Amino acid sequence: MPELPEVETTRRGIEPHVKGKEVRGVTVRHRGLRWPIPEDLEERLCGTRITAVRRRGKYLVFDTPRGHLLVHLGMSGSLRIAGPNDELRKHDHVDIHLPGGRSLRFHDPRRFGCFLWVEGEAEQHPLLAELGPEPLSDAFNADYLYERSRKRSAPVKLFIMDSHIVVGVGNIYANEALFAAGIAPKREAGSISAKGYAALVEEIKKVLARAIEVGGTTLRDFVGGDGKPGYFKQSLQVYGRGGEECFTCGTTLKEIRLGQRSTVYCPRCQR
DNA sequence: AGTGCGGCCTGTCCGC
DNA sequence: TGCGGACAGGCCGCAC
Repeated sequence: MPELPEVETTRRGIEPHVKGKEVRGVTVRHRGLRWPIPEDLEERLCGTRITAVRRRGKYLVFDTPRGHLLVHLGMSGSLRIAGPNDELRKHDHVDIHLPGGRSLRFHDPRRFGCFLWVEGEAEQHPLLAELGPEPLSDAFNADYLYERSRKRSAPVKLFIMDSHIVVGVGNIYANEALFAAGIAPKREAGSISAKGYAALVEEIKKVLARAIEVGGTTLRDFVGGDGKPGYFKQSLQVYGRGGEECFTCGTTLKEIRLGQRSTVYCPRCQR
């Protein structure tokens, strides 16, 4: 499941092969993503040049002089650079053909991803317009999070996973950051102190930055190979460890569900 | 406005 | 061994 670090790793991996390149053709094999791929995507893209590959939250934005391609990887999507001899696999739904026989290939078994076309300012697209700040930017800080959380009764874990509050904090990192900050995931967002949010902001930034660093070491995987983001699972403290012992205090980690998502925490370390 | 839930999908795992 | 069902997950869109 691509979290923000994997999307950023993907962006960095494909950028050198895509930026400044002319689109020679587009093959769409399955239009049925989260929203149907627009019927005219091929003609919009064909013959134009990709001038930049940007990321906003977990969205990738491919800039062209005609407009922007907006891509989300959903939870099983991936992008890689395929060579002319790379075999087509099941669920390879889209190829954007590039010079030299290569293509940018989209693979997504569960089809929760999206491929959309935006004209005008990409940031004005409804999917991007209301997003919260980037977690690694200065705009995402303790004051901001504290202010936004006042009078919020939702569990703090769901609050920080709300992309309108801050983008890119997926389930894994929400669990990990809350553990590192010593905050119980079901606490009401509005009940947490400024100090608590200072710790939480720091841990969110730390865990995301570290994962991006790790991902950055294996970018070669984006050309050929299986195209999986090079990011490997850092040592997770709580996620996926329900019922096991807390590494810090030995207490049995609790697993509950919040917003239909698996939530693991240490009842002793997190208050 | 904030909150909470349904739905979109398929691969994997579990129990029978 | 085969089969059905639960589960995983991001996140929109809706109902309250």
